[in-house]
Amino acid sequence: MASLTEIIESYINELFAEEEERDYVSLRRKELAAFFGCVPSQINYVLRSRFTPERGYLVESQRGGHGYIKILRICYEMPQDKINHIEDIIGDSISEQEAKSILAAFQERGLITSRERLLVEVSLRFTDETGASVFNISPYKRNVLQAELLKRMLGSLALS
Amino acid sequence: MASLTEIIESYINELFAEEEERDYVSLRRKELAAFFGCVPSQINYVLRSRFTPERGYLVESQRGGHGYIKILRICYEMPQDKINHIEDIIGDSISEQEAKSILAAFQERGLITSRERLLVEVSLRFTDETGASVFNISPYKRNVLQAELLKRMLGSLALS
DNA sequence: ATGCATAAGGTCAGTATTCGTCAATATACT
DNA sequence: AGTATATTGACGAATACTGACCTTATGCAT
Repeated sequence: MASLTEIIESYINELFAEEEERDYVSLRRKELAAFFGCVPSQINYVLRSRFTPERGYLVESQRGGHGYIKILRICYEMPQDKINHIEDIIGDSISEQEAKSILAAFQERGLITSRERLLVEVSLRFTDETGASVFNISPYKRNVLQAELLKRMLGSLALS
Repeated sequence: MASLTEIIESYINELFAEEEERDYVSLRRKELAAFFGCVPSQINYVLRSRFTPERGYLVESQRGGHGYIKILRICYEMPQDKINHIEDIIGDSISEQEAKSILAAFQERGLITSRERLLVEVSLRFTDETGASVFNISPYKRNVLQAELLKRMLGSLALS
């Protein structure tokens, strides 16, 4: 049932979990691929789709002899860093699906609770619905409004 | 006479009921549609109209290989008298000051956290501001919108 | 120093799946 | 009859995975 991508993802998560306070793990692409019996580029796919800035990770790598892949957990020095990061990942316009996946990732990271997530979704939905049916706003403009609202809501929590 | 939507809704509710404490249900859209002999998009309709954040549910989904739909129950549905009570308190129109004092009272009673209160205030403010500056809505109409949003947000939390 | 062999990792496009959206149509409820 | 809700289906978009081909680093031999 679980996809190969999910299996590799949780394997990497376990590496992080082995030691609390651990802020990076490094690995060799070819070895990991051999271990899971897949092509090496599958590892890139896992990294690109799971260990993204949106989910709080950065990836560094080096080719050639002694090459490696290093996955780092993003940590914020100051509240402003967190707000900048939020603005980066949301951007100027966002679809409903993108917004939902950001919220899911934030809850996963423990940045918001499930009730907080619920409140954000209710207000995004209300804004979108009202914009469409009462004010006849174009879909694009609605996504701009959603991005603005989402940034404000998550940004306000970053300071508290 | 039960509509197809209602039948599918209760089927999903039964999945939740199978086990107390169950906080999510996961399914495949195509399978469920085949089971009920309808088109897959019917499932989306059921989710959008029944398992909404206003009713305490969140829906996560993923397309592509190993795709899925996951329905999370965040808050148990609130008894109707509680909802009526909240709607009575808020009414059909509400000023920013009234809204704030209701939120303060709710926080005082431990029904919402300070972060939840912040989220509500930020989104009310955004709605009001956008309504005024972008859509030139009258102050009265803005208070109507605020009341509606506030009712939905507080209603979603199943306050006891 | 130079150059080449070797040893990493990266990218991209193709294929198969699976879900979402939207507009048109049908049904049910005042 | 008119509005709100329900249903359908065509089309589009996102995800998972593979394999062929590309790029970059190391280090040894000259």
